Amino acid sequence: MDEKFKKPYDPSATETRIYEAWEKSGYFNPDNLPGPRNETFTVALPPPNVTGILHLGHAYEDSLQDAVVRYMRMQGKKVLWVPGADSAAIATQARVEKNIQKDEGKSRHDIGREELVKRVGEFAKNSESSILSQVRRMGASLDWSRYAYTLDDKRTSAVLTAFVRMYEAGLIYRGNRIVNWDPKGQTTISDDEIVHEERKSKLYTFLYSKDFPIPVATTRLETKVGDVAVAVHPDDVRYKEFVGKEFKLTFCETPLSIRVIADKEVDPEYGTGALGVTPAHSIIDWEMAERHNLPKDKIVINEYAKMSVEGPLNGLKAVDAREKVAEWLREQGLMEKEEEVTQNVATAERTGGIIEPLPKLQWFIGVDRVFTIPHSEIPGIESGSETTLKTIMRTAVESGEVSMPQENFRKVYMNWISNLHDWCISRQIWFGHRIPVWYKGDEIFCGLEAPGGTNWEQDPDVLDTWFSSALWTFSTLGWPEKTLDLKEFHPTSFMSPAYEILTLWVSRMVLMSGFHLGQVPFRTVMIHGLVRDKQGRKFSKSLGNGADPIDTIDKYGTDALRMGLLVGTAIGNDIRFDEDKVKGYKHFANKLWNITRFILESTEGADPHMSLNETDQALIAELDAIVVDVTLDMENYRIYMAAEKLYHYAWDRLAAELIEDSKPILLGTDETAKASRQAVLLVLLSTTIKLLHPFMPFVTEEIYQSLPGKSSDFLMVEKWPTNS
RNA sequence: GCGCGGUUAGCUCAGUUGGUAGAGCGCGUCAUUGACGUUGACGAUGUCGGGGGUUCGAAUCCCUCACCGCGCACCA
Repeated sequence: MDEKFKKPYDPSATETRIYEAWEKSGYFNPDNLPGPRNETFTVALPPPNVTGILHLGHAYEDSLQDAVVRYMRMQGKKVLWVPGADSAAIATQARVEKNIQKDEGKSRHDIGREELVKRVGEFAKNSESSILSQVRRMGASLDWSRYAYTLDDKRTSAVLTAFVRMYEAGLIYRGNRIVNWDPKGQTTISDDEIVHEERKSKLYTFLYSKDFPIPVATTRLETKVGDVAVAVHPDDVRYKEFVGKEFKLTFCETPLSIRVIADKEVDPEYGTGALGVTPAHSIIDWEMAERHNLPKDKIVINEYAKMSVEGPLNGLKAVDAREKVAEWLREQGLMEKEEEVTQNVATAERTGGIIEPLPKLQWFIGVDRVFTIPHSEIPGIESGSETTLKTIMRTAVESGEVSMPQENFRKVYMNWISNLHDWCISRQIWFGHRIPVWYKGDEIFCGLEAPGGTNWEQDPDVLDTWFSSALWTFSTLGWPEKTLDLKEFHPTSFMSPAYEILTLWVSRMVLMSGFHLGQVPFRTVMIHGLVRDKQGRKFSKSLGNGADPIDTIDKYGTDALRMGLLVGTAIGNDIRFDEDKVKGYKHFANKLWNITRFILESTEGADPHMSLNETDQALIAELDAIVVDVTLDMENYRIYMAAEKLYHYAWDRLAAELIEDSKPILLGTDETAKASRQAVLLVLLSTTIKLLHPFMPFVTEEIYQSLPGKSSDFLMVEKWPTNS
């Protein structure tokens, strides 16, 4: 028996060494796996932010995926798990800008585009190794030879190609539309990057002028200088006589022309049942303006959330202008009512800036635009038929081509798709994939490279970071080139993101993969929950409750952390992180260690192929039943149940009962019974170790290396036990 | 407003197709010189949120109510 078993199991002396040995073995790369492997199993790691640090959410996600991946590898599949990192455009640029501001007192405009992009890029590259080594510490069996970064050459080529092809298909277009403008970050942001905050605010009811017949209610008085109409419900008898009339008036020293329109979007119960229509500063007003052919170009608030309108309000901040208008109304005797209300204010997730809806020229992906799909493998969408991106997203899941076993998340996904609007993909920052479009006067050129000739100017915007993420399952496999990897490993097999990004990412991968490949991006999606702290709060910097998984690993070992995160946590529900639970599994790792110690000590010189007596055959049969059960759990991604069952078998059955029962036999005089028991103990041990490997890869591998008569060089590539 | 969850032992949570409830932690008592400083045994009378229904049988399926949470939209 190896001397190492005489001391308690020490994860810190083991894990790094084992990981290096695995990496050196080449088995993370599917091309090097031993034996014939006909079926592939592919997973794309959700790429962590390149400048980020590993948090418990990653730790959970990595544990989950690695358990699945290791199981499939042991099942004899040709397994590829692709690692990567995301440049996370806005977050990364904001961080570097902040540093520069702090250290040099300069803004990005002082530094210039080229220099800033260079510096952000360097910063990102410098942080890269840190997050990647943390992922390694989780034991993740990733094929590092296929590592991908969203801004590397191959991924950039994929992004530009995707843009150009969608532009040519008419699915990417430029349009003047109301977007969510973040005045603080000076960029557009997507709906998904908005958080709504409840705030107290005042609802003003007023008249534009003495001779205007309909009182109007608003919380945003300052925008009223941009009004072009008053809308009422078509069935509202109070205002019916005014519909269609036009009023010329002066409001707060600004000449306005207000038409009364009838639109069914108006809620007759709210306020006075009449609303002032400000097309340039509200999405629904914009839509109403489109329906009623009203002018939409009356912009009264600029990109810095300041008034830009002839008259006394010009240059004022929106909030100050609001008060000024209120004063004016009171003086004129036009204010009818002021009441406190609570309303949800849209703010930018990253900067906290209050969103100002503004019409802007932006790039969009049209999700309802009809196009002809040349090739489709998605059931229900014929090659060469006309379809839309929205149809692809819906059909992929409805047809079961993408299996989302969790019904509740399937509903969320469908619900989201039915409310989906065109996706604004341009961002007014500098770090990221720049939009491959050039302008010269009225001419426009979209292509992979700048057009020939002079005076072409490239669009200054970059793409939403989710654009490149949406290509991830196939850009990582070498698309747009027709690579062998792409052919062999796409669609990927499994994806397990947090429910936070179901819509943000999952649906968009379906969109992109559907359009560019006519395939789904993955076969199965298991949405997982969030890891919260012991009180059930989200981990956040401001709360200071962030538990560092690396600290936990240092203290208890990776295997213990993985078990602590996996056991007893139904996939999809939130998890409360409990250090004591992790501690318990550190004990378990040591228990396995001592089981091994006892069995190896008691079987020295024994013949492992000794034929078993009836009692011992029954023990094999008993374990076989567990193998069947656990395998079924694994096939259905019930990771948490499989892990728990094995924990109980190893501790309560094997250690507490079988080993205890064995002691008299091993010390007894019946040599046949002893030999049989020795042989069976070795089988039970090695089978248990194999079954536990997906969850606790390190301690099981370390034990395996010391087992007599092992059949592979690594447990990692051993065969998953079968019902014998 | 639309949608999705949750409510099970002191705490945190499992419970796969309906078959008279489980784990971890904590707590208590006892034991333990022999694989295990990280051991073992024993200890839970839980109205499975309330009510109703389907069923031979419901934590599980259906309806309804209550409370807690989340997402989306709107918020004039």
